[in-house]
Amino acid sequence: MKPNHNQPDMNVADFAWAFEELTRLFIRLPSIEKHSFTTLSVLHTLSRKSPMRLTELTANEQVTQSAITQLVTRLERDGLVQRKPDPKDGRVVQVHLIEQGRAIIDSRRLERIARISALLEGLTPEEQQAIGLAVPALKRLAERGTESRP
Amino acid sequence: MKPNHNQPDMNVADFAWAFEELTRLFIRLPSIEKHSFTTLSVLHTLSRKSPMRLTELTANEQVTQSAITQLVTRLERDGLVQRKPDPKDGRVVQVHLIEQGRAIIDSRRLERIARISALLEGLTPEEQQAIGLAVPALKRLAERGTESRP
DNA sequence: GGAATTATATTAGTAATTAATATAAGTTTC
DNA sequence: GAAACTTATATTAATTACTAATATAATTCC
Repeated sequence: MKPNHNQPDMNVADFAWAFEELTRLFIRLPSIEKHSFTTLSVLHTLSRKSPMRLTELTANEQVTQSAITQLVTRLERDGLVQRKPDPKDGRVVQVHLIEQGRAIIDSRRLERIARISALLEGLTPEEQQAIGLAVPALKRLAERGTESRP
Repeated sequence: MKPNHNQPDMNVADFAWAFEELTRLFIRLPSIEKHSFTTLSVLHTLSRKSPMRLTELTANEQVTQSAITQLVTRLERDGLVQRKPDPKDGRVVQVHLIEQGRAIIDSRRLERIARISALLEGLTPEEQQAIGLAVPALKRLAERGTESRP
């Protein structure tokens, strides 16, 4: 909480606030198909890395391993993912994201990009430029957060 | 989807990506007390405006009015909110966020600020400055999104 | 004053989640 | 190389969260 180089602390709170509000806008994007929050989260996780074993998925989401087993069972029944055994380790089940599952994540991603674009158009060119210049730093910030996760 | 002034489209996708990744980092912040996603969302909504009537809350969250009635009942039982009748309109119930409920949101907010601070410290001064300069524009972006919601 | 509307509550059924336990494959140790 | 331990997934039973449909009651609008 100590001041951070020459950036006053106030900025962090404002940044967090903006982030919080934007999150609210996108988290509950109404989809045509209804999926629970955890379902979407698992699909999203798999969209970043597939296949993954159940244990990895369990570690990523804040639910029990049993919930993941059942969720993957439902996802497999609905044709969004596919279970495959690991030839190296007979205990392991690899969960693969397949086409129909990936389509769900992709469409939500496009929807999100479209809404951000619409919001950006309402800003002044200077504001747009300020955000544009910050994007590489924001990417780095996000990458750091992702990596630092155990 | 057409190019937007002199900012190439690529930026929007990158911005959305960074945003998406950062969201993942914070959405599942493990709390000491366990509350469902919708519970936290309702508390957060109330932290921005309290009191609110059930109908308003229903419109904000993507759940049914029945779910809100039941959720508010649980929140009231747990001492996080308080129902009060509206003297002007006998049909209305005003839901007030009270101390213990506000504390939950405040503590999560502080946790979020602390984590963002920690991430920012890993960036170069130039990157930090780029984000700092974009914060006012990000705030405006978030405000626009908030207002434009019905 | 009766009809339509608005705001909340109730009920009954379904889906999602957890805690606890089971099964089975791998690893280690002596 | 077998007993003890650890790791990975599955199963079961109970609980919680959610929806759809319907009820109740106050308000508004001719």
